Formats: sequence, structure tokens, C-alpha cells
Amino acid sequence: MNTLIHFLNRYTELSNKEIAFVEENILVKQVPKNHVLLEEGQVSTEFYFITKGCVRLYYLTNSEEKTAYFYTENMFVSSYESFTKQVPATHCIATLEETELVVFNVNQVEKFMSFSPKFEMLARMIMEEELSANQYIISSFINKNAEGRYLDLLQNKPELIKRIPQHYIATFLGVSPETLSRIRKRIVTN
Amino acid sequence: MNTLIHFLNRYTELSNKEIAFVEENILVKQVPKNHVLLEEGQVSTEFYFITKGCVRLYYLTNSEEKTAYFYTENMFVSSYESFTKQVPATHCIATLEETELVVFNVNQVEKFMSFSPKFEMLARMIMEEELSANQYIISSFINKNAEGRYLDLLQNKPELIKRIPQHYIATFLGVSPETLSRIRKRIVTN
DNA sequence: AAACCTCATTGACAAACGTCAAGAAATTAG
DNA sequence: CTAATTTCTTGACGTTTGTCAATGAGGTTT
Repeated sequence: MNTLIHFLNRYTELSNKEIAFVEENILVKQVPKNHVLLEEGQVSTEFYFITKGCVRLYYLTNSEEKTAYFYTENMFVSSYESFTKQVPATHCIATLEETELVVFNVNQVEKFMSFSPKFEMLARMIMEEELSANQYIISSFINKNAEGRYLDLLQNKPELIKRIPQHYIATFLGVSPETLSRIRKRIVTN
Repeated sequence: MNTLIHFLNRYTELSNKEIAFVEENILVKQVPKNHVLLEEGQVSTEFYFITKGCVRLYYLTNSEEKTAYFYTENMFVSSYESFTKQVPATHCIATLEETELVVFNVNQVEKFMSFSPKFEMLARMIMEEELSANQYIISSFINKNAEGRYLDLLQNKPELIKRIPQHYIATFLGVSPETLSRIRKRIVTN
């Protein structure tokens, strides 16, 4: 909870009233490992901030799980489109570890926005970061192959590689676990 | 120019004053085929709306041009990050045909925003659409192979396939022109 | 009409990847 | 500590893709 306030303060300083408002209108949830937070086809009612643990967002295609992204401490996770437009989600969200979440309910979003313009600004900023992150993901799909994307992870998010089972990383890179194993071998021996 | 006003009116109705303001603060540009609008490394100063013609956004990797997206009539094009943060662009933008553009200059953005809250709202809405579009692109990279992405184009943007030389489409799909040719053959005979 | 240019197709071959299957290593549970 | 389960690695083989090269088709220029 303090983690969230501390995080938000990096964008814009919140008054005591605003902090109190946040505390009253959110929920802290403890979720076990491998727990599905959002299922494909379901309309998302919750927006999460991770204070502890790790979560993955993945698609189900031909009964395969293809992960789009991994989220860890101090990150927001949500099915953005499903949450804001209240339409069925096209992907799932599930925990990879026991995870502690701050939960924003869709019914309280309006209350937040009208309580203080700072919350609206924060929402816009979070969206802008999301947009930047998305454009980076797209450019890495276009400009890199699986090996390049793995090296990218190694450089920018080495903790993810230590933390997350390799076969999940493989689905994130878009290759089979076997190929990822061979990519790793190739990298070490070079 | 009327094309732009008409397009904006679909989001929110503009007053005569606002329309006049737009007309005074934009520039209409006629650009020949294969003209580079933005080069990699350059800081973007212009935001475009296409009234006629076609443009592609592409990356230069290992002296290869990899196209990220094609833009046609009634679409905004820009190096979003470079334009808003005034940092060097990581990609290029060039015309595929003789193209007519409405040009917004970065120096006038503030004027627009302070002239009317409607312009701020429009900016946010355009950004939201961009975000949605980006997430669709990411999901298609994750869930589809080159053939699937081509079928997707055939279904959703058939006019692009007719209009744009096939080897550009190939770099968009992430395959060589030869493979795209074989994919097409495969589809026709099935 | 001929020469030219751009673009698309096709074949041949090598390289990379997915799949299947087996086994090794690491983690968890009893 | 051992058994069980999960995760990772390795080999073999078939499929797909990229690359190189040649050919063909369509449009433009001179």
C-alpha cells in the first residue's frame, strides 16, 4: 500500500486528503501462485498495481498460452481495453508467484476522477507510459528475432530471467522451449 | 482540409471559431511519391493528417527497411514519441504515393491546447485510438504468423493489398518478398 | 517498337525452427 | 532423505524460411 503511494508520488505529489482517499477506495489482495485474475472473454472489473510478486498476461491460441508481457513489483497490470471500454477481454492474466495486489474497481474510477484532477493526470500519465512501452514492444518484434529479444531481456530485465520459468519466457519470445534452450547455449558458448 | 474538419467532427463537433482556428494554424502540403517526411535520428517537428495518398512508417535495421505500418486517407501519422518528447526518432516516415497532408507544427500544439479544451480532448482521443491500434498490432504479432497476418490484411484492409507494392507488404509481415509470394500461392490453391 | 525499370514468381539449396522423444537437472512434497 | 514432479537440455528428423539466381510480367521512357 505504501508502495503504491510512494510510486504515485514520483509522478505528482499527493496531499494527505488524496492519500486518504486512495486508502479508502482500494483493496489489497493476496493471491496464490498460478491464480487466474482475468479470463479471456470476461469483462474486466479490476485494475491492479503489484506490490509484491509477479503476473503474466497471455493469449490462448490453439490451446497454447502465448505470453504478451510479464509484470512485477511497482507496475500496473490490466486488460486496458476491457477495463476502460467494458468489453470482453481477449487475453488472460494470471499470477506466476504468490502476489500482493492493490485493486482498483471499475466502479470507483469515476469517483477518483472527480475527487481530484491529479488522479486524472495520473491516469493519463500511466496511459502514456503504456503507449511508449507498447511502441517499444512493437519495434522489438519488428527489428529483432527471438535471440535478439532474449539478449534484450538479459540486458534490461535480467531479474525476470532469474525469476520466471524458462518455458514461459519462451512463449514470450515466440519460440518453443527447446529453441530457447538452444539460443541460450549459443549465447554462452560465443 | 475539409476532410480533416469532417473527420474531427466525428469525435466532437467544432464551433466555427474552432474551425477557423484550425484553418489558420495548419499547413496543407503536397508531397511527391517516395518522399521522406521524417528520417531516423531526426527530431520530429510535424504531425500529419493524410487527406490523400499513402505513407509508410519503417525502421532501418541492418540496411533493411522494415515497415511498421501503412497509413492512408483520414489517418494521423507521426513519430509519436519523437514529436511529443522532442527526442530523435527511431524510424523513418516516407510516402508511397503522391500525398496530400495537413501539417501540424510542434510549436503550435500549445496554442491549440490553450485555445479550446476540445482540442485537448481530441488529442487524448487520438492517443487512445493509437493505443488500441498498438495493442491490436502486438496481439497479431503474438498470435499470428506471416500467413495469418496476411489473411488479416486481406479481410480488414483489402485496399492496402491492391494499392501497395507487394514487397513493402512483405517487410510489414516480416518475411521476404519470395515467401509472401509463396504464401499467396498457398492461399489461392486452398 | 525497343530498351529499360520495377515488381512478382519460381526453383534449388542451406540454415533455422518445431516437434517428438528421451534423459538430466532442479525443485517440491512427503 | 527420498520420491515425485516440474523444468531444462539434447538428439533426430521433417517443415518452413531466407538467400541466390533466373525468368516472367507490366508499365514507362526514349
